[in-house]
Amino acid sequence: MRILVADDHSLVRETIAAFLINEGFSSVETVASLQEAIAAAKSGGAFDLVLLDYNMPGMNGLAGLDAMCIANSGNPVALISGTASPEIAEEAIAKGAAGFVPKTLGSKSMLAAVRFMLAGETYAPFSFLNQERGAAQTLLSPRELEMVKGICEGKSNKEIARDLDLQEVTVKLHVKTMSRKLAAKNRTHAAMIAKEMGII
Amino acid sequence: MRILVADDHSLVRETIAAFLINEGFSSVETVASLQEAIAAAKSGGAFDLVLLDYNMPGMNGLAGLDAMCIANSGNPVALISGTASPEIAEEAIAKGAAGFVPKTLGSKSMLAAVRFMLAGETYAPFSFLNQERGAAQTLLSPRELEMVKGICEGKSNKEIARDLDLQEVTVKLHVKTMSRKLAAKNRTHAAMIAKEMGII
DNA sequence: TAGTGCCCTATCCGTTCGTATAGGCGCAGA
DNA sequence: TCTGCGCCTATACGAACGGATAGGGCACTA
Repeated sequence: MRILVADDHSLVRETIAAFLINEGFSSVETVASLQEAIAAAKSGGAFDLVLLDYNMPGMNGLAGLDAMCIANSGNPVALISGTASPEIAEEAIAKGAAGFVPKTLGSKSMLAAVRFMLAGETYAPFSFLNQERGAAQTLLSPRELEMVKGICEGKSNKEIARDLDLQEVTVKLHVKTMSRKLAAKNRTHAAMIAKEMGII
Repeated sequence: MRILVADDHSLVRETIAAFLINEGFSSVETVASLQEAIAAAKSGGAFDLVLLDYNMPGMNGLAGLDAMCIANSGNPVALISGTASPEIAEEAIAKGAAGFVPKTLGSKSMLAAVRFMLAGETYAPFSFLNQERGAAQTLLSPRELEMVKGICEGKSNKEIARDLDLQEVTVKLHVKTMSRKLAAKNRTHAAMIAKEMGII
């Protein structure tokens, strides 16, 4: 049972590895970047399970996940993150990830998740997938979510309107109500609050 | 030797605790919030060392650090974080923290840091304190850093000008050059990039 | 059926932002 | 000493934003 832990935070990486070894897993390797992870899978053969940090050099969002899945010859690859949103977790699993392990998960639960994924199952903690969903998605309407996403990318109202095939005034309206809901002073403040809340 | 680990990410919390116990520390307790940490110190007596996550419910920036230092009767309290900037680390140590442990630190280094702080010394990884300092502070001038900070708080150019005792046109100038340097399309985009880089 | 919520559009207004141009000051290095 | 860089200020103009007001459409529900 060869397991690979890829995380640029070496404290996290090594403690997780030490914990897994302590629990009886014989072969646990660690790397600090996506490049190293892919290289390890190619040179040493596919791992039985790869734990991939979502926030890591080279990941480039979920693009790194695809690359790792290929490099690992289709063997299970799971995401692990402390900041990623439920939306990202869902998208990752839709893209073929073996699971999503939030760092808020307890160590016993993590152990269960690792065993689960080693068995070929898909691990998705529903409690996590539905938590902030309430905070953000009941607070902001779907349109308002698209507004704040566009704003975070530095788009102007006109650009957002063009991308969504709307009139600029409509965008202004949504931006105004969205900012109100987030208690933001302006669009920039709203973007920061949204990022802080993990809506993005 | 009683050690307290306070982190809302239970995966991080428990793996660190398990790691410390494995290294011979007999009494390692864990809690998931600042409130619990303070309560534990008040009811069970002061700890020999408290490891406090910077991003945790109730922390409210460095205000939580002060509260914890008082609750722990002046015994060492260290910050631990994966996202906090070198500026925050410096400020924390200036406020009396026993040290700052970035999660990018290796487990062996962390162990050394814990032992160091238990001995009453102050642990500050200089390599960390000077890393991003180069990326952000050589790229942006001091004034430009103040601009992006203000923007992130949702301030208008006029407000920034008033707070820094400048003319609005001057603020505009700095904002423009700052946005250029960050390759941002506008102030909002600049704020997001800055937050992504950890400048804030 | 009336009410409610979300969505889209329109006109109008004042404010703010983004940019350009141009000048002066102080300081450090070639 | 000259040059460059960072900093501050000034004027000016088009673009974008923030907000108010007013309408209509659509879907779901009491």
